Amino acid sequence: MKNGDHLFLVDGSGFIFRAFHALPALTRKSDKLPVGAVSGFCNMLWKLLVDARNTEVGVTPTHFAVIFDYSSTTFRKAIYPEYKANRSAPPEDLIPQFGLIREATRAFNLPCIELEGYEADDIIATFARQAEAAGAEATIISSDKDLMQLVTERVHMYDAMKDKQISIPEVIEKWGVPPEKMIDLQALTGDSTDNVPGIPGIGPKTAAQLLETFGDLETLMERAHEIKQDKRRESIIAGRELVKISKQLVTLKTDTPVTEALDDLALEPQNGPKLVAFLKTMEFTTLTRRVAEATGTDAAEIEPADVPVVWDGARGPDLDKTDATPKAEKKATPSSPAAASPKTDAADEVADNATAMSQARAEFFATHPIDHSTYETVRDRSALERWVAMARETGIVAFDTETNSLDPMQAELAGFSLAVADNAASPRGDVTRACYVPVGHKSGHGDLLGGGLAENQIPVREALEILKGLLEDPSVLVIGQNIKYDWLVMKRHGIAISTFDDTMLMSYVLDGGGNTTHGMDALSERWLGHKPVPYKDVTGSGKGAVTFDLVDIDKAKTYAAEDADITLRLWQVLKPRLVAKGLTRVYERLERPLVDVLARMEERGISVDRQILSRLSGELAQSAARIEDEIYQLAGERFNIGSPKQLGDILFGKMGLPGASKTKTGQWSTSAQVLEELADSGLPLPRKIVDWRQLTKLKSTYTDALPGYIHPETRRVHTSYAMASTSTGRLSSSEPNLQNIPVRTAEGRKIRTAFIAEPGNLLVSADYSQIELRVLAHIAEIPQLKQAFADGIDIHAMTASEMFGVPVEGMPSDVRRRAKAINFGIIYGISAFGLANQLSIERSEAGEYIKKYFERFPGIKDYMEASKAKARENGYVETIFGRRIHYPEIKSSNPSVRAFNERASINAPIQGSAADIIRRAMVQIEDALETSGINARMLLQVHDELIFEAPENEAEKAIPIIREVMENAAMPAISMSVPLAVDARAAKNWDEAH
DNA sequence: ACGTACACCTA
DNA sequence: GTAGGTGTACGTC
Repeated sequence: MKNGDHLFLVDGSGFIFRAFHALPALTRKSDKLPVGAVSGFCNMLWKLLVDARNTEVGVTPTHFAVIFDYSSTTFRKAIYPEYKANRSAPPEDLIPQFGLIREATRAFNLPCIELEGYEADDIIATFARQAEAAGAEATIISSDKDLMQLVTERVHMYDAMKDKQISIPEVIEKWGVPPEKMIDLQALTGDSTDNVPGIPGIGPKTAAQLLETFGDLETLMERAHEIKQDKRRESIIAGRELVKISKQLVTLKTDTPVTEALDDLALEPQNGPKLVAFLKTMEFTTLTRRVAEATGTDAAEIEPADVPVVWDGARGPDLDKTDATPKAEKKATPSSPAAASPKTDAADEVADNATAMSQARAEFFATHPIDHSTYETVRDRSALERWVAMARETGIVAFDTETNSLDPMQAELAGFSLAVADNAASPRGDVTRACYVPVGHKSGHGDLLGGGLAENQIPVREALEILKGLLEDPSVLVIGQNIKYDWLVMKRHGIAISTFDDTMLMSYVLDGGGNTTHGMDALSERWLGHKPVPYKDVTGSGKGAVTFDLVDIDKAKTYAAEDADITLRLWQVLKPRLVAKGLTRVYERLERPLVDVLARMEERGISVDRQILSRLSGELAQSAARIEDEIYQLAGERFNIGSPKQLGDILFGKMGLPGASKTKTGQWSTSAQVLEELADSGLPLPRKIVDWRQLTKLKSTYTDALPGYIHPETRRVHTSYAMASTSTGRLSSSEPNLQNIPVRTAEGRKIRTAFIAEPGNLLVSADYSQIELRVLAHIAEIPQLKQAFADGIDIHAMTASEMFGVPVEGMPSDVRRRAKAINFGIIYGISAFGLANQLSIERSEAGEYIKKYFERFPGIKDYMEASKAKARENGYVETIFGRRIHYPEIKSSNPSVRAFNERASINAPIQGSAADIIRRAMVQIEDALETSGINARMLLQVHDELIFEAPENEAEKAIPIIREVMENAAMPAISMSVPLAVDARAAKNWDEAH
């Protein structure tokens, strides 16, 4: 771009709203799809493209772009959570038009630009300044005063509705200050539509006058005491903090990380047929004719375009779908986490401010503790409607369900609680109000069929209907603590929570690792200094425990409303901290989008064949009984084989076998390793114990326990995934744990044959091959490892060959086995002690191996030292996507504690990066399958493996899609220097699919 | 009834 | 040597 060029920047998002309200409502004839704003938009674009010279702009563009807001979560929201919080939901008729306007932009062959975390205005500011710097001119198609700060000699604005140019004189005329002082003016006046605070009582006139007198905002604030008018002086001095924040909010960023260069915005010739096809689809007859004529297109010959519409009349919109395209991510994601948060002064300032906000709130909460007496029980429709209205005012509501079960797949609703911020009471939003809405409490003295409903509760259907409107509104942010639970419960009650945040996950991202837990009680004590009412005080414990629906409503109110209140307060403290620490991206990319993905997996469950398990259980019982008899024979007495204490006494006390070792509590160790060694020396008894343990383990943990988890209605097994329980970012699975189903032995694998596809379907298993070693090769930059993975060579054989000088061809299996153990050892933060144990060799020999390994692969040693150093310096290490894992004990004076933390800090970036990669895959994969029209459902995750269920004739087609997503899951955030490989198979059961 | 130790299943 | 969860035995309250 050069002198004489002219860039047009259309504020697409601003235009949508303005056109919608200014132009007459218009619907598409064929299906009543509202298209008024789209029509106005198309007409405007066309006019600017072919006829701009005849408007007030007076010049023809050489470059052109349309800019959109990406989503409601921007850095401003992080600085000041109430920013734009009072925006109500977009009108129903406008919603389908958001997507259509983007489609229209593409049909006009114009770049459609958006960037996560930034508003359209920031992107516009960036391009305008770039154009100016290049010696060109820019015209911003908008009349929004927020953009007027950008106006200069070379940057203009244009109000397309009024055909009016806005340059420096127009700004001065309208606002009384030149464009460069618009920021100061807005900081003083605030903006009620965006909820920017400003100073109460100061409007544009006063602000302009003050700025005229003092010159600029900084001087004004310094010399505020000189202001003569008492009230004005006081309010300005009192509002200095808010002015600071306001200024940050209204200052547009001119250095957003846009991925398009100015030259990418050069105007392309119109594609007549493409545009005509779109306009025909919209049924804009006049414009279609005009465009067809101008581009020499025969409109009659053109088929209408296939335009996706997110609209089904009465139902709410799915805004995520319109926006969350892979393309959007590509644009928004820089190539490394370092680039994600460049350490500029501006970024530092944002972080400092966010920290200040978090601290200010924490202090406020410390002096304004939780007050149970303010909580309200909502017992009628109109009261609930009032609460919903209050929630809509700020667009932010904390929500919590109370049920009769910890299992979200079984839970029935007892009630729910809401908490909202009272902005009138405190502009910082930290005065909270909370209520409890009982809907399913029982009276307690019912008949045998269960108590009747307690009195004075809103009928559950009515309450849910009102609640649905709030929770499904995409413009209302629903805050939960472990919201996956509430998401599932509400889903089972017909409500799909739309836009949400989760305080548990925020805490996990901020403080993962260490011995930190992220449950609400712990968070409340940590951040609010408040100990919540213990659950057991409400329901009782032990034998006298009751389910929540039987709790007295008044008691329930205190507990439940407090939960919502705490959740809202936690959010207010934690949200700005995410920004301050630069962890918003981790939270928004790796945590939050996984919530509903996992919830759906849990909801689907997997089919388990009772008969197979029951038959296996019988077989195991018989075999175990036989071995049991033999054991008693050999031992000469009957005893409890399952008691390590009794067993140790028999083996090492009574029989005096050699090789005894002690556990840390001084008991004889009877571990498998000890028994194996005894067996190898020819004794029959230890082997039988090992065999007996294997059989009874399989029986009790799997064949006997699993059927108890089959859901009475779905007839499937629904595990529960914990998102915030591991230090590294892995998931964990419980009730039942489906991440430890046996696979290593033939006996154990039989359990897997009981995990089956529904009739007419297949299970598809897809697992990453050697993902952790690949991640290691990437992170530590080991040339030989990278080469081996690039060439698809057996990685353990390669390692053995390098270390022991044995050719890969015809390598003895034992040599390879040792190399494999070393490779795993490296991932685990190797020690000579551990490797010696694993390989049953001397510690000195293990030490030699390690030394040799480090000589051959010096980068590994460097990586390990760097990891430890980083943990010592920062207190945490990071995955390749920026997830932090904290090691507060890395400097412990206890050498074994220290060594343990060092090994863990070596392992965490490897294990954690692999965990992040599969998380990314899981977030993308459902959309990828749906887009491909394949009906495959993701059921399970086992750390490096995903299991799907698909109709027989679609399973094979699903495999390449799944593989594609998984193998490219690190992209585009990280470009790995090692390829990822995925093995996948379809079969009737999990054993054969794996 | 609850907590801890031990053993053993997974990646 | 890393990261998890569960079942049994056995101690304590």
